[in-house]
This record gives sequence, C-alpha cells and structure tokens, in this order.
Amino acid sequence: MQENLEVRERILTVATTLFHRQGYNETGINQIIKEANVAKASLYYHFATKDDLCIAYLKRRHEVWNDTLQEFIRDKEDKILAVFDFLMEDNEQCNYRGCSFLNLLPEVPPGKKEMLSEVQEHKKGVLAFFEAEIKGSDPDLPFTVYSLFENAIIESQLFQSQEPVLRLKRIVVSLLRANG
Amino acid sequence: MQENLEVRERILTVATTLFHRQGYNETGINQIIKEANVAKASLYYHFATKDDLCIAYLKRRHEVWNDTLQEFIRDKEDKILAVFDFLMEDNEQCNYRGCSFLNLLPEVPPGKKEMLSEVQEHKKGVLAFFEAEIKGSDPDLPFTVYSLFENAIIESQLFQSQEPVLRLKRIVVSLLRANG
DNA sequence: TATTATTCAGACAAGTCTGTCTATATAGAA
DNA sequence: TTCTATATAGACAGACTTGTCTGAATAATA
Repeated sequence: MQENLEVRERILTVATTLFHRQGYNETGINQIIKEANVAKASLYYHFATKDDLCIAYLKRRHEVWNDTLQEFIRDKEDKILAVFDFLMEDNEQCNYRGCSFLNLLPEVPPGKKEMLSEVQEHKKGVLAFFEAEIKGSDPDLPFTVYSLFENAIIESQLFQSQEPVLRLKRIVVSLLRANG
Repeated sequence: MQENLEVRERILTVATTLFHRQGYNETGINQIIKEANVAKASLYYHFATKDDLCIAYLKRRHEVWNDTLQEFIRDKEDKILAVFDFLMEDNEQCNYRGCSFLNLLPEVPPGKKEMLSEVQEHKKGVLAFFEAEIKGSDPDLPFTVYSLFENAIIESQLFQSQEPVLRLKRIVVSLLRANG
C-alpha cells in the first residue's frame, strides 16, 4: 500500500511554481502536466479537480513560506527587521511576483470558501509572527508593523523595486525605537 | 462628425462594473455586450481589443475614484480620516471587492506595460493625496499613513469586514497626534 | 500467481475565449 | 444624392479550457 509520491510531488511542485508565477486562472492543466512530465490521468488520479490542486498549492506555500522564514531569521539578531530582508530575497527570486495568497484573492469568486480560508489563515499567521516578536506597551504596534510589511510586499510588486521595502524597513526601525 | 457616445458609454460602464466585480480575465466580451445591449461589432468598433477596453476602464476608474473622493471629503473637517470613511462606504457598495487597480496586478503578465503603468499612476496619486494633506516634520509620515491605508483596503477585502479599517483609522489618529 | 495501485498516451466531450467577417440598416454631412 | 459614421445580429475561425474515458503497461503486495 506504499504510495508513490514521485508523481504527485512533481505535479505539486510544478503547479506551485506556475500558479505563483502566472496566476491560477492563467495556468492550465495541460501546461502543468507537460512541464511535470506526467499524464493527465495521473494528475486527476491525485487531485480530483483543479481547485483541489489549488488548495494543496496553498497549503504547500504556507508550509514552505513559514519554514524558509524560520530558517532565514534563525541566526538574525533582530527578527522583525530580518523579515524585510527575507522579503527582498523573495522579491529577487520570484521576480517581484508578490504574495501568492493575496494574488489569488482577485481571481477567485467569493464562493470558493476553502481557498479564501487558506489565504486568511496564512495572513493570520503572519500577524501572529509580529505579535510574538513585538513586546511592548502599545497593543497596536504589532498590527501596525504587520500592515507596513504587507504594504512593502504590495508596493514592491507594483513598482518592481526593493526601494519601498527598504523605506518601510527604516520606518519600522524608528517606530520600534519610539515605542519599544 | 458628432460622435454618438451612447453605445461607447454603455460598454464602458458595464465593463467597469464587471471587471471590478468579477476580475478582468474572469469577464468575457460576450457577457459585456449582452449586459450592455450592444452588438459585438460595436464593441470592436470603439475598442480595438479587450486590452484597450481595460485601459479605458482603468482611466475611468481613476477619474471616478478621484472625483468621488474629492466630493466625499469636501465638507469633512479631517480629510485624512475621511478617506478611511470613504473606504468603508466603498466596501459596502462594492461588497469588499478591494482595489480595482491592485486586483488587476496578479492576472496580467508583466509584459502589459500600459496596464501596469495605469495602476502605478493611480497609487502615486493616492500617495500624493496624503503628502498634500499631511504637514509636519517627519518626512516619512505621509508614506506611513498611505501604507496603513493600503493595508486597510487589502485587509478588509481579505476578511470581508470593516473592522481592519476602523482599527487602522484609530492607529492613524494616534500616529498623527504623536507626530503632528 | 493473482490482485491492486499507479502510471502512461492521448482521444474526446462540451464548453469557453477573443476576434473577424458578412450583410444590413440608419442617420447626418457634403 | 452620395458618402461616411455608427449601429445591428449573429455565424464563424481557431484556440483555449477542465475533465472523462479507453486501453494498456508496470510494479508492489497478498
């Protein structure tokens, strides 16, 4: 009964890359199976529908994002500022494609609750990270920093530039200094 | 040589509604002409391609957004805080569909420069608004408030709720009080 | 050995999409 | 009147989409 993960894994890896790079609706099943070198029936053997594959993609992205971030900040002194450096690295690697989760929002109808829920959970996790790292008297500080970080993602995607990230990082530095 | 604006206007109005509500790639030409009650040849008489219609849509949204905002804040005492109220009104009217401009980003390939440019120009305008309204010693304050406003849009779209807008508005209040 | 799980290639169905084209009609301007 | 601008309905081309299905092959397990 041992499951062969080879094929399933290849599909998920390729789908993750393409969904992120091109968008969900802009990526067809046929492109995925071609680049993953699998038969169409194999894809539908592992994933009942394209939407199911999308859910798996979101869960995978969530894991990878968290793990990569944890690894990245492990030896950094200031974990909060390190997240901005992490974003800049991601921007370079992914050509300023922005956030996989937020990118999905506009192109799925609000009826697809499960997808929406995955996106929400991811962002709750990001906020939780800042809440855990930022101690202080001001209860709004974590949400403020989270919001600035989120706009760093968006703005760098929009202008295809690291400059907004650097600027918002500096802003967060002085915010923390003033309220820490 | 008088141009009949009836049909062109109807197309643009319907396209504006549908692109915003459903997304660009999720809205077909056939749906537009059906709801606008025009012939397909009429659409292609006024707009060479669907992308051209999209550009017109963005320009229209930009105008309408600016005009509606100016009208909304005209009699308000605090123009900055009024923008957050404006957002809440927009959220209710458009069912938390978020920003027409940002929503377009994920689903158009980076090669479509003109669309990207329209989105960039709109956001530059939003930032310029905060820069004009916020005077003070801190040169980063307008960009900070702009970033918080942007995340108010995103967050309320993501969670289909006004709560983030209210919270970020309160945060901006104390930020301005501290730095004004 | 027999059974079951997994994979393959690719045809196919049924629908969507953008954009073109034909052919006709109407109204205003030259 | 003749020409041009604008409008109509709708067929059509060609390419795409997701998902199903056939039929065969392989590999692990009972």
